[in-house]
Amino acid sequence: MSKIHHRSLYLEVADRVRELIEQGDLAPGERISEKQLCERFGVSRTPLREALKVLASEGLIELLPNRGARVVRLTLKMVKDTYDLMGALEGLAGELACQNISDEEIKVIRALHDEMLRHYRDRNLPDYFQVNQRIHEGILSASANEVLQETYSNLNQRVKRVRYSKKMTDDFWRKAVQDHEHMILALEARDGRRLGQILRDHLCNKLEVASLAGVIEDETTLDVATS
Amino acid sequence: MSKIHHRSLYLEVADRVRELIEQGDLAPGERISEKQLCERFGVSRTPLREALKVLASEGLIELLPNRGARVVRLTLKMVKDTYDLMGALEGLAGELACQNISDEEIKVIRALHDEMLRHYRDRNLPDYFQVNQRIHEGILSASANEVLQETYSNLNQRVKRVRYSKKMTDDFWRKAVQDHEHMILALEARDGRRLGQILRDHLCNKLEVASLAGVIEDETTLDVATS
DNA sequence: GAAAGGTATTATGAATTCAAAATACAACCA
DNA sequence: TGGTTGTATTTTGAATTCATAATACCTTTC
Repeated sequence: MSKIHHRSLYLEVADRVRELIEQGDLAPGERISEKQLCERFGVSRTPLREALKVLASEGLIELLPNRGARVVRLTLKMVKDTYDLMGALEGLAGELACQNISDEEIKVIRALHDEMLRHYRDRNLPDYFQVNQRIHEGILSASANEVLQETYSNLNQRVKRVRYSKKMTDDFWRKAVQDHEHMILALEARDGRRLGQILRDHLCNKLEVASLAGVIEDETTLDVATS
Repeated sequence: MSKIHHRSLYLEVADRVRELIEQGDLAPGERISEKQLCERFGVSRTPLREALKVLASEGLIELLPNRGARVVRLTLKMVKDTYDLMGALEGLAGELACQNISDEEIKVIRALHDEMLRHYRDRNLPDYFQVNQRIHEGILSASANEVLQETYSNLNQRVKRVRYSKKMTDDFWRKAVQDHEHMILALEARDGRRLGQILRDHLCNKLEVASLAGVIEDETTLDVATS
């Protein structure tokens, strides 16, 4: 029997705005009008503004005093920095996972891995991405470190738009799958150090795609926040 | 000529509440009364509540729907997890710092290091802590990764109460200074890998003190959030 | 005397209102 | 015509107000 818990309005609103940003309905750098969003969601300004404060502290939007909110524009450097961080976090997750993971959990991840390989052979990119993400989540989860998971999830949220961009060169894809091949082996051998190293490099590689995809603007293009 | 920028009230309030938590004026697990704080700061509930939302997303307090806010109680596991994370982040910072740091910056850190040694010899714990922190900040800063700095700073904030607790065994202190001796050498040699490893272990050690100090309660004591 | 139920009080959630800053626009002047 | 100043409008910042959920307390009943 699950508790009835009325989620606060501001949380609901924050989720919705997050979606809008993730989907690109709110473009980077775009000014966010409070009135407009209030009407869109059918709520008053109070919960909306509370939601905006939360999103700002998550790094998704920036609040300019007396001038409203705007979606953060990702610079190349910001994304690079974030990837470095996520690499370090995935590395730690891998090490911890090898210490804590059960045989059962390994089997689950192995199953996901094999499923991902099938999607790769079928050239089914959407499903590949989905399963791929679940593998990484599985490792994070096996680390049994909630603070780590939460932190990673926040960073991931920030760069999601870029990360799962549609472009994917065939060459990179092959390389990513190869990484995963090594990963599952290291995991099954419970070789934390090696798994950590692979995960670190794995994420770093992804940056290449991102920058190639041209989704990110160069850091020279704009640095709104530095005014 | 510096711009006149009127900081928003909610930011001011958030800072003040952060201080209260850090100083222990608001005890862990203590219920935060909105009215009380409003009167204390002389502001209305609106900016206060916005500040509370921010602090909640920073992980300092937790908001129970219709039941107000309370200061997060640190469990031993939470602190352990956070230390693991901070270790990974400091490690990354060390590696990046070795890539980016200028000779000038190294000299500054060396000077701080020597100053810290003097405080150690004088058994001046407060000043030791202060300079020690500035060294770590220097390395973080030399990493030239703002996302990393921001993330680290947030995690640090959460465990500050514990971390800079008054207790400090003589044995641990000696060991910490020894770590720093190795650190400065690795930094001057620009040996990123080694510096990273040292920083990681360095932080891990600190956990011993924290748990010894008995400031943290065991995870069995309470897990309020898991209701 | 203890437990259950109901009422009063208090605290929080959210909308509305008021104030102040920023923006848009028009009039005026060089 | 171009630029500047002043006014009107819009938008944000913060206080107040209203509604609702939670808590405390009192009464009633067994």
